[in-house]
Amino acid sequence: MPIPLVTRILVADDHPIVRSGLKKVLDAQPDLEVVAEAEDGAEAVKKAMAADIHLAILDVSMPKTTGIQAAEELHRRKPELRLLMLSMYDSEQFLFESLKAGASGYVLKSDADQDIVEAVRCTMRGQSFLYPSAIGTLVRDFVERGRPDEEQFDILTPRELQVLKLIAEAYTSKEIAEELVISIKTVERHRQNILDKLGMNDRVELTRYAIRRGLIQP
Amino acid sequence: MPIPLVTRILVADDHPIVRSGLKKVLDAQPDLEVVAEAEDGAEAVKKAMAADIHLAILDVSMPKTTGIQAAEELHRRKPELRLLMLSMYDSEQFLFESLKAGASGYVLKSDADQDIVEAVRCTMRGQSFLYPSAIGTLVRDFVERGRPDEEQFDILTPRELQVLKLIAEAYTSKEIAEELVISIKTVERHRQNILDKLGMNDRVELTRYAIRRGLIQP
DNA sequence: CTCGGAATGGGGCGCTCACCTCATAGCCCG
DNA sequence: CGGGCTATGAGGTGAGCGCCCCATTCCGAG
Repeated sequence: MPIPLVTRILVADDHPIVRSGLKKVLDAQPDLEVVAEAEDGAEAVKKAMAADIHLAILDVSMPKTTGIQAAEELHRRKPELRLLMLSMYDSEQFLFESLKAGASGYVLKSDADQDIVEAVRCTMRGQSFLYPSAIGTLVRDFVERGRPDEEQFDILTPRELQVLKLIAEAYTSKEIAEELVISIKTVERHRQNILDKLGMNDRVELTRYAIRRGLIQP
Repeated sequence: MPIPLVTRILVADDHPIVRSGLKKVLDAQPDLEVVAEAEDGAEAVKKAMAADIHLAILDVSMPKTTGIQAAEELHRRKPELRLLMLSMYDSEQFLFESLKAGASGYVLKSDADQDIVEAVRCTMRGQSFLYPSAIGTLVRDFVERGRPDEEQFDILTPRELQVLKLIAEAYTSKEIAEELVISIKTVERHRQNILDKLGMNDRVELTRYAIRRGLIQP
């Protein structure tokens, strides 16, 4: 597939001011044009399917449908569409989930405007673009525990996500049990499984993870 | 003080793309001009003192020095400077801390671009501008517990902030005691005081608060 | 100079959390 | 049809957490 003369782009972010920033920076380039905007994952999928675009820039953490979920669905339904993930967080977990969901690139909001432009061009050339510290994360990973196999980045089950969300909203195990109409012991079982899968130790770490994932707002 | 023909503005946010967005939206107005940018609170104070500006737009949650701290310092050292706070979070706590720090307005990143422009103009006219749902928060507050007196929005002491930061980074009381070289009992005493002051119940809520305040990254 | 806040620390109490083991029922996949 | 995964739930244990009580020291504001 040849690179189009002008790359048509959709930007999805829940903050209008961020969309304006992306639009300004990208439209200033002669070879890039923002032709659609979305403020959550579901809208991003809808507009990306309807519009004639080459690339979607998706914020990882969005209300309702997250950017990761949107990426998975778009990758499945429109495989030729390039996906570039945008995130506030320098998170290993997000990085791998994004790449697994079919994204070609991952940049941070704390990156310079020019880096984002560069990431878009790289992505369109069929290359991957990761922000510089992500490379460091990958290297550290190789050193610490060998080749990162997929198992280590296993995703949580729907039920576990449900429990995680409530934990991060400061529900106690008893309250979660009442909410989900199961026994306390089962809630604790789920919590333990989540902690094991993510390699974490307590509810504070789970809370931060849930916020990074966009499951809840801080 | 008359309103200047062209309002000279500093924008402070840790994300370049947000600064670009603000610059685009504000520069598009004939009466507004962004003349300085900063990426954390300390830099904002430095540039705001040095530059000839009428208004500073400060992100509430920034690394190192937060927007609230920067607002306090600027309000003290340059009282004629107008301050407009920008935040991701519809947080009552932040709203009041911002107003106490001397800010004239408070808008959300999820507000439309035009609302932010309107907030800047309101602020320069000497009026206050709060985003719509903040009004709701204020009204609900009056109904629920009468006039909100200052006590309820008391700020934490430096030591308490230090302890809060470590709690939100998933340190146990024992680890915090070792880190700060004090006894576990004192750490727990501080924790309890923080919980009381903020009206919260556990470390999960403290973690979310610390993230909203920008004390730590998720 | 007294009063209050900040910071320090002690004792105790009850509950939750974090970490184990084990078991069962339902499911899909090869 | 057996083997894995998910969801369910029981039992126990020790440590940390959340919430009371109390006291002392220091410092600044009134």
